[in-house]
Order: sequence, then C-alpha cells, then structure tokens
Amino acid sequence: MANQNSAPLALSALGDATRRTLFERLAKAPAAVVDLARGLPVSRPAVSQHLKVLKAAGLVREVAAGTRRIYHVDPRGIGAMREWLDQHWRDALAAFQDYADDITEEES
Amino acid sequence: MANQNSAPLALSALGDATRRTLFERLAKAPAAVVDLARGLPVSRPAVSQHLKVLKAAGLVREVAAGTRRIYHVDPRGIGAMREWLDQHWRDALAAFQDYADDITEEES
DNA sequence: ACTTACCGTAAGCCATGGCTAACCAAAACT
DNA sequence: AGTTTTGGTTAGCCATGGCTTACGGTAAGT
Repeated sequence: MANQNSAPLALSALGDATRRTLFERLAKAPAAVVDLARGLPVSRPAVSQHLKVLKAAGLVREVAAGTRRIYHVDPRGIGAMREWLDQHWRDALAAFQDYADDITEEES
Repeated sequence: MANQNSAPLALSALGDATRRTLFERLAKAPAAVVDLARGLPVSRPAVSQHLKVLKAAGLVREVAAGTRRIYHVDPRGIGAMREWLDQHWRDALAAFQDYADDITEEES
C-alpha cells in the first residue's frame, strides 16, 4: 500500500473536510488522538476512524508512546498525490498542444 | 472562485472516483458530455452533474461548439492543489525539524 | 417548420459513509 | 492490585450525496 498507485486512496481520504483538517493539523505538528479530538467538533472515536482512513491512504503514520499514539504525516501520501497531479498536468499540456497544432494546421 | 483558497473545493471534488475518472479523461483530451458518458457506467445527466462540481472547483472549463459543450481541464484547479500540497509538505518538514532539534537538545 | 442531437436541471430514491454510544484492551501511575 | 488515561473497534442511526427518470431548452440538420 501507499505505492505510486495510491493517489486515488489519498484523494478519496482528503475528500472529507474533517480528514483534511486532521491532516493539516498533523502537518503543523505531530499529535495524539486525544489532542486531535480537542478542538474538533467530533468525538474521539470519530477521530480514530478518520486516522485509520488516512493511514490506509499512506498519508499518516503513528508511533506508540506509552498509552498514547503520536500521529504524524507520512511523506509517501503527499508524494503519491504530487505524482498524480504532475502526470495529469503533463497530459493536459500535451492535449492543449495537440489542439494548438490542429488550429495551426487548419490555418495553413 | 477557483482562487488560491479553492484547494478544499478541488480536493472534495476529486474525492469521488467517478469525477476522478472524468478529470483524468479530460486531461488526456477535451471531450463533449455525450462522449464522456459513453464508456462510463453512469447516465449522461450524472456526468453533467459531476462536471458542474468539477467546474465549481475550478478543475474544468467548457466552450460551446454548436449544441455540444467541449470540456477541458482548467489549470487553476491543479495549481490550487499543488500549492496546498506544497504548503503542508513544508509544514511537515518544519515540524520534523523541530522534532529533530528536540532530540538533539535532550542528548546534549 | 419539423425533427434530431446535445445538454442542463429538478424531483425523488437509495446506498455510502460519517457520527455517537458502548465496550474492551493496554500501559502508566498510586 | 486498583485506578486512570488513552485509544481501537463494533453496532446502529441518520444525513449527505450520487444516480435515474422526466422535462425543457437551444442549436443544427432536412
């Protein structure tokens, strides 16, 4: 999981507003589940469920520290999304180039 | 709409698998609604609704051509997502740097 | 003018998925 | 050993949203 083909998982995960907030929060600083739940309008189990999804998408990881589990962002998820974006960005550029070529061809 | 703060809209839009397929298809080549509906397991009105969401997110645009409306990707949406990704990538790096500093401090 | 092709929107149905409450497990503190 | 803190999981509720059908509207073809 979380290889270069995991962009769909990452995008699906970040499609939810609460998970985006969670991810942005973890990007600023690692945090435990309880700390994440505070300041969010959802319960702690809800946060756990969201973290599970983010983890499966390769967007976060956690390390155990006593009874706490400190979550932090996983670079692989961001990398997968960047590759996905760049790929389709290149596709779109190439498609536009084809279009421009067609126009030029018709004008000649 | 579709300014640098529209990343949430773009991410929400691309959270749906059908819309991702649509977007990837349009990145490869512009297409009309009817053409997009063919090859997808959903009806044409469903495609129209998805395109409406993608358009509101600044991810696609359309040009009228007779009765057809040719959709193509809008670079602004991709740009907004890239900025969002880069921002949190930088945040995550800085957070990791803080963590590394703390470790070094404790060891001294 | 009539027909055909293409498309957006509204109404309504229904499945997906996000939420809470309740339960169980593990680690640290007293 | 008992208590407390933290957190993952399950069951079940319910709202969000994606889908289809039906309709109206515009542009091109005949």
